[in-house]
Amino acid sequence: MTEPIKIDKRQHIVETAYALFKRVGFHATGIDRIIAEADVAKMTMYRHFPSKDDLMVEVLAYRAARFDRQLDRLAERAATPAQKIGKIFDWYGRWFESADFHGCLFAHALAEFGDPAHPVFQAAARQKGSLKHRMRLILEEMMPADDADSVSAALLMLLEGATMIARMRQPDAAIRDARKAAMAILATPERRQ
Amino acid sequence: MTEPIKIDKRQHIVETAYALFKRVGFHATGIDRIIAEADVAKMTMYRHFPSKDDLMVEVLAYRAARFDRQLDRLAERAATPAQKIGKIFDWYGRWFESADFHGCLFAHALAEFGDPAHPVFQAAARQKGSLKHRMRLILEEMMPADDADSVSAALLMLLEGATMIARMRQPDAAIRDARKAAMAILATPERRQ
DNA sequence: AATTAAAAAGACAGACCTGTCTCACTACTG
DNA sequence: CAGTAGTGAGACAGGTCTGTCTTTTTAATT
Repeated sequence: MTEPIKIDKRQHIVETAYALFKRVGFHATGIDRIIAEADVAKMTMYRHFPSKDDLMVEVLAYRAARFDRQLDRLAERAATPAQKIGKIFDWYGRWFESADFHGCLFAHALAEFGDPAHPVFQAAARQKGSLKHRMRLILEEMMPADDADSVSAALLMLLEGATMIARMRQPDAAIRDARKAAMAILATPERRQ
Repeated sequence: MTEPIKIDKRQHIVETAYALFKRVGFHATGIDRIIAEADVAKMTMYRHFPSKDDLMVEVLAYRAARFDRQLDRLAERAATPAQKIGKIFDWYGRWFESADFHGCLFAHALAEFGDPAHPVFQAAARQKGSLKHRMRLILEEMMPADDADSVSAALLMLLEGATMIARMRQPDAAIRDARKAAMAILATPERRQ
């Protein structure tokens, strides 16, 4: 019956805010609701995070780190570059089908905070850059660096577009079509002009 | 020095709201700011639109109609299906470079209103479905219907992903990489399995 | 056991939110 | 000229927002 004696309040707030931002949105989620669902005093939150902006940035950083860790683990179990890319698409496919899939938090952050100077915009943009960089490194094992850059951009577009479409209908078709397109892109030798 | 004697207040409100939603966001734009920038009384707005939700839906419908008209006109000047698709990518390329490019309003609407039952979500989803449908019809002139469906989904993903990436950096690279990927997809014969 | 840091609980400020209402004014129409 | 619909201007209600502050209670450490 006893609650866990020692819990990290700060982390608990981040995770509660994460769930709310994901389901409800950034602007639409108020501080009062975060502290209510986290069952935490308002001052506890404001001691850890000087402002809502800081909390949002922290939530995005936390989520980005978790995402990176998961993809790192998946990459370990893949031998070839093509398999590594395939594993990433696998991850997205499972994500789309998961019970509480609500689209990409980073994409939503970019949508809600249009100012490129805003820390939330920058935190979200960092994650997108990081994912593209990850794929570029993989692709450089199988093609020239210039091609890897442009192909990694295309794969990122497919994944982002598929994530949006998966929210509207047929997540299974979305990842299937994205994967098929990715295969076509990877199979097409780049033609320098 | 005289102002235009007769202007359509309703349309003027829609266009002012459109500019604000695009630059600032939906939740972040208040009614007070809309009527201030439109230079209109609050009751004038509420007579035309019973609620902010209605206004947002109207803005999205207005913008979707304008988008469709532009693509219709572009399609007229293209002979082959491949050229028609190319014209669509051209349009996106010019849009990315335009002075007040702030990303896709419909994508932002989907991001801010996560509930699929919300009228704003539905209005935005309609536009995405319509764009996919447009491309599918074009593709059916050059491939079987099943393939056209999956390829049109992939092209939509590329355009959506490119739009997001263009907001973060190098809009010219974004459309170039998207177009290159689209060419690869179109050039790859679909393999039925 | 005494000290210190963290947290709970909630009042509070000041701003902003959507939406309603009133009243005066304008412009057009029959 | 009379009537009517649309509009401007702004007060107002009731709620929510972020962020601050105080006071009391709890928990960990020395």
